[in-house]
Amino acid sequence: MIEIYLLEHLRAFYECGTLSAAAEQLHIAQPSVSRSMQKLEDILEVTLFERQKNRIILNETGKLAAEYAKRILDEEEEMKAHIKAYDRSLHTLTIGSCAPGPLMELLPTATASLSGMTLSAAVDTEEKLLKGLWNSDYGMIVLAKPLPNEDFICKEYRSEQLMLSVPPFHPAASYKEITFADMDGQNFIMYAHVGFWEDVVREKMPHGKFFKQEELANSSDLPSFSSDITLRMIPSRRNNRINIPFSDPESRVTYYLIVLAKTEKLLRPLLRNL
Amino acid sequence: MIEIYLLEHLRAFYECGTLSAAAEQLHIAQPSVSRSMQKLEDILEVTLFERQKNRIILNETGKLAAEYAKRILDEEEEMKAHIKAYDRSLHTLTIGSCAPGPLMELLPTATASLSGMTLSAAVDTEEKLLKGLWNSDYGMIVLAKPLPNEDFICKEYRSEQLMLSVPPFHPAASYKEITFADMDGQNFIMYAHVGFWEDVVREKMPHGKFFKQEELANSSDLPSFSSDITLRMIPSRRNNRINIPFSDPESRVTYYLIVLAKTEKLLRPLLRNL
DNA sequence: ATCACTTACGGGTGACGTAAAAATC
DNA sequence: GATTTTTACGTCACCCGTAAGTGAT
Repeated sequence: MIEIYLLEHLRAFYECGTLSAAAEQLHIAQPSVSRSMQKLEDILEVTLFERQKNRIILNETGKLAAEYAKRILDEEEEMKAHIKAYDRSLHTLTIGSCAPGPLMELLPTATASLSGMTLSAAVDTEEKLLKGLWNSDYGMIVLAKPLPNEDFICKEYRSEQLMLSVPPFHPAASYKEITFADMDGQNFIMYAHVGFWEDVVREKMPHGKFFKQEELANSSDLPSFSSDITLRMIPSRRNNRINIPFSDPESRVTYYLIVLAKTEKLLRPLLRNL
Repeated sequence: MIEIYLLEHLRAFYECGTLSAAAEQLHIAQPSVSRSMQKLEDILEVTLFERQKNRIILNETGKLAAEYAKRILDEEEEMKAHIKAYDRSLHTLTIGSCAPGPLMELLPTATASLSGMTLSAAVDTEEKLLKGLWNSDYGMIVLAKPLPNEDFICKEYRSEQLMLSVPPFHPAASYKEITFADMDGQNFIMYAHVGFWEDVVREKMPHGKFFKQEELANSSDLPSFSSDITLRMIPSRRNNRINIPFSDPESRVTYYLIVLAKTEKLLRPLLRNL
């Protein structure tokens, strides 16, 4: 059998043109490459090189052999990459959600329930979430509505109440509740990755101006948004802020966890623990 | 890198199901296979097996790896086979001819002119000869007519005169020449591999009966065929036989050597020596 | 007891490095 | 003199085999 190292040496020589250059590329001594080339000819019982006194070049057969070497080595690389990727996919659950809130509560629970698994989470659009669930980019998705379909397992998770977050001196700070209409036309700070909430507030407050910021922080006196979930999971967000629930029905949603029926077995420990 | 022997061990285990059986198939001791499987997991940094106390089975990742192993090993086999075949083809000239006569004279010359090359010869139909010349099944062909085409090099070789071969007591033995019409309707022994000559005699003597024999020998008192070439190359065919040339124009042909223009360089030493 | 796998230890093949020689530029 | 290839020789890695141990049937 032709061992892999021989193919590597041949490929290196093919790419470099001289044994010395090949040896350098391979980080080995040059006589090793010389021997390997001889050994290849020995094994194949074929002349692969035209040898002059101090020069050695691949003949046609040698070039063919080098092309094969490349192909086989590439295939071996592919093998390693694919196997690692596949193994990783078996040990990774990627959860996609239409909003960050449910992920905040889901991830700690999931980490505990699926010991040994790597968790990965992302906020995405409903369309991409569904597509990703089908093509296994996502192992579980979180939508703001149920999905009655026998291909899925759909389990009600929990609800989220959108709130307005204002500094204490803001005119609305004393309200017990507030409507989108009350705030329409004003300026807001909005966390960049709020998922579908962005659609909701833009639709209900079409005259509002929304300034996006990457970090989730109270860095401005402008009103911003929070929710019962974010306040529970990140208590610091209450600091120096008054959080007033919206009263519009669109400000409260119920989330549903959705997994493919065929992967339900794998995720049962998680679904049971919620 | 994953050396080939590891892939072989994995494939054997995949095919056999147990380490012991794999070891037997590989003609090595069983602990070696055990170590190889561990080493594969080491290299890939992936779990390939589910291990019970005295049982080891491939998991999903392991099966994927085994499939890759098979593919790579198959490809390596293919590499070896193709390279040897290609090398062989570079050192082999296969000459196809429409009749055996020209090969008799050509082969000795060719052997001398193309030292180091292996010669191979075959009698074939014109159609297959031309196809074979294109697809490199033949490196050179011999036809009974020129082939004026710029893709080919066509060189007149020599002529062959068909003769009737009869025992001394045959009625025709005293003729100085003879026609196909004279002999039509009689029985003949015909060597099986005469190429286009069979078509000629069958067409010119439609009422003749031709008995084929595999060996080129005078084993019967029936008339048979010979030619100036066969008599020159195989003098023993004169023994106890009278050879009478046919006078019909179809009984004399001129042969042409034809090679692809692009391979002419390789065959120049041969073409020059004729 | 037999079978299957793993671990431990020793041996031999062979891949690599160093050194040196031959040949070319 | 610098570069390139080949040959020679010593070393060390590592693949394999043997032997022993554990657990299951």
